[in-house]
Amino acid sequence: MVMPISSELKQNFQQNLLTWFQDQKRDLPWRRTQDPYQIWVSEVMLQQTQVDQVLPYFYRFIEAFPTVEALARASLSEVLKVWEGMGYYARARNLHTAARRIVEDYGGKIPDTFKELSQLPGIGPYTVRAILSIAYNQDYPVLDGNVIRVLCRVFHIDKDPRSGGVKKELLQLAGELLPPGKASIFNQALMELGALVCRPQRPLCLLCPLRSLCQARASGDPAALPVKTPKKTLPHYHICVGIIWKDHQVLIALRPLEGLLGGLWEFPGGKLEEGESLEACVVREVREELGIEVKVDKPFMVVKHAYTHFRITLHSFHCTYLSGDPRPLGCIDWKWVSPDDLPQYAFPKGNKKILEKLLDKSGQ
DNA sequence: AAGCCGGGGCC
DNA sequence: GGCCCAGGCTT
Repeated sequence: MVMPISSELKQNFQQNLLTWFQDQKRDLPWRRTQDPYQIWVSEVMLQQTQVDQVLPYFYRFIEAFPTVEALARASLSEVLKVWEGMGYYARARNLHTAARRIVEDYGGKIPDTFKELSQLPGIGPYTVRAILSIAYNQDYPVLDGNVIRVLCRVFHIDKDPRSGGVKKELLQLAGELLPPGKASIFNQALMELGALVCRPQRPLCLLCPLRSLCQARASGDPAALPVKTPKKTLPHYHICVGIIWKDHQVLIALRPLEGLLGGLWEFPGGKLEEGESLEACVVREVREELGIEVKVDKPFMVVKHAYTHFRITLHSFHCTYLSGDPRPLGCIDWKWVSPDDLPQYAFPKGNKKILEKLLDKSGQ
């Protein structure tokens, strides 16, 4: 257990942090509203995604779906299209499902209890506390990557914060530091400090309002905390896909809802096997995924892309449809579309680059 | 507890 | 190419 905090330390911590936040906080759209719906959307978008990357998506999303009712009325494909490019697409799926449940079960009001919020898909231990504290100002501490980093440094906790026991300890610590009645601003301040000053690498200790009481700074190497976990090198795969033409239309396939890139459209293809040529891979994968025969005409472009657990080199080829009726064997749907209509569908980033070059060329 | 799930920015 | 990130879900 963490040593009890003296009331003097606690007051210094709170006062220094809140004063700094008042002065230095960023002007963010979800800080200009008290609408629990918008705060919920922002918190889901901010899961594993940094503020600068979220901003354009947040504006776009709120414009498309201004209320939980609007989101509930929308189709999943519409929601995915707005989410396209932000990654972790299960978040969009869960947000959509939860919106429908909120309208159905709670008359469109975002729940304000721990129990009700926790039961909604996509709302885990962090997000439930973030919504309750930030939107409803209830006295719940939050524990995200920023808070973990700040607390591990200030209190020099050199145990692995990914373990359940240490997380529990950190959450209790955050709860003790939280000034009653100020959870909304305090939690945002703690996370803002982690994002702007107490950064993972090269923390800006000279600008930190907690520098005088930070044990990691006193020890000389604050960047060494929290302890890092060794990472494995990512495997590298070659993926071959076909841009399959028939009568000036191309064939796209819909990925299964669960799993990687669930619910997104793609050019048919798959992983290159040992000793296989790129062209043979396209023919085989298209046959396995859709049950049709194609002829490979010429290479189109190569895209490199990194996912969480592997890297890919994406090889795309112009192909000509030969025979067979498409069937959803390795996908859940397929469609012949005019190139001009491709932007209506949500694609993963790698496919998007292919699509953009395709439209770029045909537009000239 | 560990693996899966995107993408961008940084060095 | 490795590393970091305003986590949640599944097994």
